Amino acid sequence: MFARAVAGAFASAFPQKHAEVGPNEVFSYEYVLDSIERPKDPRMGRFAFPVFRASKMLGAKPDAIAAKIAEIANSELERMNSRRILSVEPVAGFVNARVNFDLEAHETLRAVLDLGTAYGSSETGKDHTVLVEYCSANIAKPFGIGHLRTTILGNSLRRVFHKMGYDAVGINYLGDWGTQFGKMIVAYQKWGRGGSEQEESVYDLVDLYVRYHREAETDKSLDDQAREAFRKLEDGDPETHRLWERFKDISLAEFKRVFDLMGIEFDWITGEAFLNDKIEPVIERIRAAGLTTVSDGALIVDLNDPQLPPCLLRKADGATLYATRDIVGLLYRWEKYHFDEALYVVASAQSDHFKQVFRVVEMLEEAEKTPPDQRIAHRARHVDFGWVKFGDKAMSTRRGNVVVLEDVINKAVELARQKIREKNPELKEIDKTALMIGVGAVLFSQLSVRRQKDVSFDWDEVLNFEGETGPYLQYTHARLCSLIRNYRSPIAADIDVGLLNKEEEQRVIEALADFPQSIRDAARNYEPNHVSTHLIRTAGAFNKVYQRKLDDGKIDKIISDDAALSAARMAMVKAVQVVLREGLYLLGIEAPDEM
RNA sequence: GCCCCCGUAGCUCAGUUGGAUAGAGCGACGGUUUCCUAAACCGCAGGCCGCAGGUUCGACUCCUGCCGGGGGUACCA
Repeated sequence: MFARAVAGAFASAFPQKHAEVGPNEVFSYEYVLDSIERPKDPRMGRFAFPVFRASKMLGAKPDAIAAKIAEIANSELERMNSRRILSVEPVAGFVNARVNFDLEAHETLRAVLDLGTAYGSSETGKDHTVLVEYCSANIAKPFGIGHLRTTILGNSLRRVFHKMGYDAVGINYLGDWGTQFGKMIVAYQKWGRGGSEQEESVYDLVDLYVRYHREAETDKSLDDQAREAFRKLEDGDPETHRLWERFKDISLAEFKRVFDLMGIEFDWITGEAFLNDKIEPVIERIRAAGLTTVSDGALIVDLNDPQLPPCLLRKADGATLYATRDIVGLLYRWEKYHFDEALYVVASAQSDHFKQVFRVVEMLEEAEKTPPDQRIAHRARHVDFGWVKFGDKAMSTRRGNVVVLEDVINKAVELARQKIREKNPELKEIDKTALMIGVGAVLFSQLSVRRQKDVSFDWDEVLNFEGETGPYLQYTHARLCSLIRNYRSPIAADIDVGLLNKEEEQRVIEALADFPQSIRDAARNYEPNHVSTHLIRTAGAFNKVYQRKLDDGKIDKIISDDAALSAARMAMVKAVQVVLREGLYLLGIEAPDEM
């Protein structure tokens, strides 16, 4: 309506120019609507339209144009008898609109209270399938914090897409194949404790892995033996296959424990080995399409791109590679899901790898003249992220330089338990709550930073529960729940919103209204951090209301003798509680009712 | 060498289709609780947004070059 008024104002203020540029250009309703933004300082109004472009075109000063437009828009709005837009005023080259806050506030609160945790859900992705591959940890290694980011990011993205109506499929594509297993097998046969199978843990496997790499530095024959062992595994040799199964079982048990602890979910747990019998036909297809050549004994696809090395499908010894299996996997996933989008949440170190894989599929589609609606290369996307660094060096399993995720969580949970004992010793479910908080702290520490940045893993930071942290959000949520318990009356959206028109309350309502947008942003950029940031803003806005003081220095309480005021504030409290709970859910974090 | 990512307050980071005076948290300092959960809130201090050009009415944001850090660069994943 603001846009319409502004566009109308331009039309009547500058009729000649308007006629000249035509109805679809700079002065059109669509253009104006698209240009409208939100003032940085909320006191300047709810909407703002910058007039600089128009002023240039008209050859007049922005302030003069803004003043003129504002004047006409005001009378226009008066004529339209708008309830929503209260006034329009020119400010430094912008035309700003003030809106009827009560109306907006009432609509927002009603939406949150009516919809509950469905607030912010949408049907944008209806009938669309998005695959999200994440975690993809390697068998025979402990679950280190190296896999923390992919797991947490993917788990969150899966929920975000689901929230937006997509059919979101979480895939854990385990690294359960490859020459590394040749190494493991060699190490196990040389130094493993053959007998006590039951007692072996993933840590024993790691010791073997580390020892292998240490000894391989001096004993060059080891790598040859490893290649040979892997070849035997691929050929189906029973003994090596049995060892491989054992490594896999040990690892899966460990992974499952960690996933349960952290509340990580998958729709399909698979692995590279699953693709074994699907590889040959695909290689044959690529060969038949005329894309392959043999170079130094290896079967490759030349990508005709000076920026990218060729993609190896088969090594000189005949074994397949990671890229081969990812190509096969992508084709297989298409057959299985007919997805609209396939995301790979994998560290940015592998960006060339995914370029190669997607490029090969694209070339295959071109060569096979696949109909456009059947093409998938453009639907695949590498959702990359930076390193988790420890101290100043990156993690390396090979050097035995890892922080085991389970240790991190246990430490965080233990600290949470301590804090509970000290701050709220009467709490009933201490174990459960401590787990929520500890896990929340770890997850949020990863999700509050933009994907592509490297994050340094810092114990002090992960174990900090104050400031912009998961526990802060959880604490605020618990506080809201406590208010709801204390209020003891039904909460409804049917309130006098005029009682919520103080500045602090307005910030809260605005944050509530912006929640759906933060979810859209997270989906659009594959970036849960938009939700994290928004939740911090929401919780902060509420906490300011909560601790606001009256002139006499006393706290301006949410629940007071003033029934109407309390009812209005409690509607807001309930709405914030719902948004925090749902927002945390999208991040994969649980919200305790008490802590 | 070539390619990709990052560079914002002492530290960790927001600022994502270019908009008004660049914002938080941590840390430092000073306050707030006869308690609706202080894991909170308030105040104060802290900035050539890596550097230099360019595009634009307007650049932390886009383009080019350079500097610094990280990663990748065919038979690991």
